[in-house]
Amino acid sequence: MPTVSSEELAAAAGVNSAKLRKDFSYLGSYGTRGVGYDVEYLVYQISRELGLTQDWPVVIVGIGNLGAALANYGGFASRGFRVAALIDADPAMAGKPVAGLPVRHTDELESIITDNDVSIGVIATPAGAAQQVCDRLVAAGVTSILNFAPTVLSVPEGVDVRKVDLSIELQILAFHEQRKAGEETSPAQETAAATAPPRSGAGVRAGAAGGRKGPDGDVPAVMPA
Amino acid sequence: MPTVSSEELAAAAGVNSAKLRKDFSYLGSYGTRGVGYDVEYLVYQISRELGLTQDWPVVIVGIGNLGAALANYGGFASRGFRVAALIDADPAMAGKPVAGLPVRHTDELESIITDNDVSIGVIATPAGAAQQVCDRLVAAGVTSILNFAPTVLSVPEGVDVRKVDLSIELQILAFHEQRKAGEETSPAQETAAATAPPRSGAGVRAGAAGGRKGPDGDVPAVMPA
DNA sequence: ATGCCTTTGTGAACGCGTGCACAAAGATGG
DNA sequence: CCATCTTTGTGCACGCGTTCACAAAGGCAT
Repeated sequence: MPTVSSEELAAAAGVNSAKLRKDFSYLGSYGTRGVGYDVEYLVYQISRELGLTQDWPVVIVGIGNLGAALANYGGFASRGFRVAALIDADPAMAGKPVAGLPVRHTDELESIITDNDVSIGVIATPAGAAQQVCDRLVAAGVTSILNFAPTVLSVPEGVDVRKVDLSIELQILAFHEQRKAGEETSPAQETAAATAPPRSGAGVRAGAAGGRKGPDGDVPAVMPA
Repeated sequence: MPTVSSEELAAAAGVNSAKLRKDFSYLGSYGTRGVGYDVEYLVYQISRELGLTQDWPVVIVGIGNLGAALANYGGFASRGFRVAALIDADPAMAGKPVAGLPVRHTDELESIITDNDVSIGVIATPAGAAQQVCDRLVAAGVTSILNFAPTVLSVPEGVDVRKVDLSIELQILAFHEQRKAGEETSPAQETAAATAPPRSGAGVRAGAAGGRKGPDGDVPAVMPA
């Protein structure tokens, strides 16, 4: 029986072995003292807990470059996701095959959701269309949304939204890059005063940031991780 | 002079106002007691600290659906990023315009990096090509990499890598979705035993997970946020 | 069967980040 | 010029998650 110790796993993942064991114990997965964890059993338990053993039908709305990229992405199937339908508002796209699936028109959105019992939707539309698409998805019964459009979506209680902002990742890299570059010179503070604008003038609109539910734990309020 | 109080900002962002003030104080941004923060000055200070005031040339390697989507993404320019070049290994792509830029062949990678003083690279290639592209980018002087390919890249000390795995986001949604569904029924534990495989059989290879530098703070070792 | 060795599971301590609460500071009005 | 009011900046305490450290447990050799 192939096994792994928490120590091996911890080293491979770069985390503390005690934390790993404690996490596993929360999952109810039991290892064998003096031996470790049965690999196959462990994989199964984690997969099940994460929902990987279930089949999750998803729809992708907005079949531009990004939508097509997502439709072609191979990683979904292996993680238990099945692309139930591709939906686009452009009538010219309708019927056109993308990644082996015919693109369906937005008119069919509601029936597609209902017929396939879809609870997860992916929004890859332009920013302007995102909220409207979101509302329709939710109304049709979708309770989890992955949003690639650069907008904050407001959703009713009980619906989960995760926003993927491709430029935020780049910003975080640029932030660290700047740090690297700044280390051998002055502590940034100095150069600031030199180029800072006078503290006056017409401003940016403050406040008014859509109905988010609360802190999402990904990005601290001000500083990137 | 338009101003905002920490209280307003905190309410809009859904965070605690004290935390916000403390964060600002770390940045050295000074507000005015009894008034608040000068909006324009604050925006400028945060932008500067985050590196938004600098011009960051980036290259995108791998111009498939995803690469094209990134090239067309409008959010980059406004955050201080400039797409210096699009690079693809397919000779048939060379010269073809994508998002207004001619695609360059991989042969030119090194000279492009050097000539444009690029320090940030985006990898949108298939998994198989990613590590090789990564090595070439690093050798040419790139010190920050945004990786969309489903592989763990190993890089030398001093190079930052951020991995964007599109299916992980979906997995997190599915995880919460499962929780929602499971609440009104049994506590998962029960159903497990019924369908669990016997604790034996040929296993999955353990250990061996490339040279990551350390915990990255994004996703806990076991449980999604 | 007994003792030793390995690794788990977890109680307890430590450290860090968050939030509270308040003094200091500045604006504003009389 | 003084009193009052608002809002910042921050010391302090609380709580949570991580890590340490060790007893319990199981395997394995003799």
